Amino acid sequence: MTKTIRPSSGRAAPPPDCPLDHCLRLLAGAWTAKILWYLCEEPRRFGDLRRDLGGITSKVLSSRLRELEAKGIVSREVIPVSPPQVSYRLTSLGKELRPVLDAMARLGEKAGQSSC
Amino acid sequence: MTKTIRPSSGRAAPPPDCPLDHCLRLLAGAWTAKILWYLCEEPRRFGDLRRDLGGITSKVLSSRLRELEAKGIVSREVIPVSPPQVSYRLTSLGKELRPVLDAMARLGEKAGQSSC
DNA sequence: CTGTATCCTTTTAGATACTG
DNA sequence: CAGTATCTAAAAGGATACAG
Repeated sequence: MTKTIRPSSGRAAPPPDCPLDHCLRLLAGAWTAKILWYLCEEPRRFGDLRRDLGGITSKVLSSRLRELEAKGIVSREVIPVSPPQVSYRLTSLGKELRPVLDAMARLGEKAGQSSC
Repeated sequence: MTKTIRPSSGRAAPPPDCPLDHCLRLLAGAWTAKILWYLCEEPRRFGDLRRDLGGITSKVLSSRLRELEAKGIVSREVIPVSPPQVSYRLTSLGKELRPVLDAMARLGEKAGQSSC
């Protein structure tokens, strides 16, 4: 994956709390913003996300999703069928990140990218 | 982290270049967004940034600044006085990141943070 | 299908010392 | 003041195998 916003790798920095800090914590990780981007559109299942994201391993995807769930950004719904289905969606808190993701996307499109 | 863009070998819907990718590359690193945030306000010298950022080492700050310079986001101006002064500012390209940074900051303030 | 468990590599950041 | 040079550590992610 390309480099991304990451949390400090060494020790934590003594924080002079910048208004960006909160958001940066939420979006930490190389895949997090992209995961949320796909979830903005509509709820998606684990396998869908994995395919959409192209290249993420199930270990990492699972890890990020649990992190987002713990932060209250994403909710997880298990549909008890066989084979099992699990659907992820943004919570209302998660939807508050849309302005950030949209701004990022607009920049990308401005810079001449294809759409997702 | 140079990822390994996966060659979309054969399969149906492989590797989407997501519109977020461009921005995520620009903001890579634990300190990058915050550095740009402070530079949004006004040009700043190396030592000012270091103080503003509270906790960054000169090694990392220097490294990130050179990276941003290479990407055309930040410009570096040396003022030949003694002791030397070096001032950094956003380029016009760098200013395009403002909407993203502003969206992040708004989220932080909404979540109840102190200002920078 | 939706994950977990290992093991390993890469990427950054922190600590510290030193220079023009 | 504005960096550079080393060295170390830790986090993140990748590969792979396997389970419910």
